[in-house]
Amino acid sequence: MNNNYPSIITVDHEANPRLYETSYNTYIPYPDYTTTASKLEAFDYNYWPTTTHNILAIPPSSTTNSIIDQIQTTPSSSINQSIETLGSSPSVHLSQINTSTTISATHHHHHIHQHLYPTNESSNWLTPTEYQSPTTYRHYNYPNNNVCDQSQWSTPTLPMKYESSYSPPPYYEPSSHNLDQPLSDSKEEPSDSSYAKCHEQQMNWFKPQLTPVPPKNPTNGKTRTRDKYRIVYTDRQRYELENEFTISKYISIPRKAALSSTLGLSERQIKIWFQNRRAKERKINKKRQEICSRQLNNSNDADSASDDDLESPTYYQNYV
DNA sequence: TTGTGTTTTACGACCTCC
DNA sequence: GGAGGTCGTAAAACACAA
Repeated sequence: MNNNYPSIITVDHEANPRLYETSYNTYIPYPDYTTTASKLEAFDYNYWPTTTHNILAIPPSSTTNSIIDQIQTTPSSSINQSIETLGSSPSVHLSQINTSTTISATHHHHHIHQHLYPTNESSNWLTPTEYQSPTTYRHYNYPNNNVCDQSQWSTPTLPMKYESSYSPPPYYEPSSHNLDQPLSDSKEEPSDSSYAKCHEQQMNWFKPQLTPVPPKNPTNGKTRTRDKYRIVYTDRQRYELENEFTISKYISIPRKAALSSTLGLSERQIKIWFQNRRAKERKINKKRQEICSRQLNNSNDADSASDDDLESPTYYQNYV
């Protein structure tokens, strides 16, 4: 497990916890969170207003092993903090984290509906059993294992830099910056570490996008034409699409309509994005299988000198 | 800066399902 | 017949080494 670079952990009701692996640009299984002192900030992107969880883990070497969940609702002027000791544990496991955040999600259920379905048609709303908190986290280790200094919980001292194109905006960013600009316009190194600005960015990030996003090279949102081939989706559009993909590989008709309205993309664009995303998934899985089969072959070669073609990568791939 | 490889949008061809 | 699936591919956008 790699704790040395920023990562995103996603938990939803369909899949096991996954870590957004920046080096692979995809998700990988993430059953065990960490065994070192660390901080996990959970941003529930379907919330309005923002809710932040700071989940701390004390390393197994500590004599007072525990997991502490601090729930903080922004804006900070009316902070409603609750600190809950979830119990002793040698390490943090995502099942426990998921439990705590799901409770909070229930508290904000109405807001979730408003965000996902910008309509007064309550029949379109998700039921409590349908919504299972597709939550995204930011994670980094705590310096010097100093998890007892609560002043650090909501004021990160280690700015997160997201390297994935599906990432939320950087933590510290000039407040005048437009978060809906494409990725290439928003990768400057952060220079301002104001906590207030940090919160402002979070709040802006959650606001529904009501107008179509201008691409880096203005194309009036045209699709393939003779002069303009394609547009580049914004960070937020890609992030929301990616988040939806973690919930389900196939987009439903109501969700497609809702996303179309929220993101300012046509339903056709969303449909094709999912098709392309599934193709990407298949490509990644194929690569993994090839790697696995290669490793299997190597181990078999070590055991026997047989060169039976049934053990070739192609055979393995076809029959796994 | 430039060349090159990869990823991201978008589409056509063809298929299945209702 | 229409909608949406996969597969293959074009071309823009991007990443990165030299």
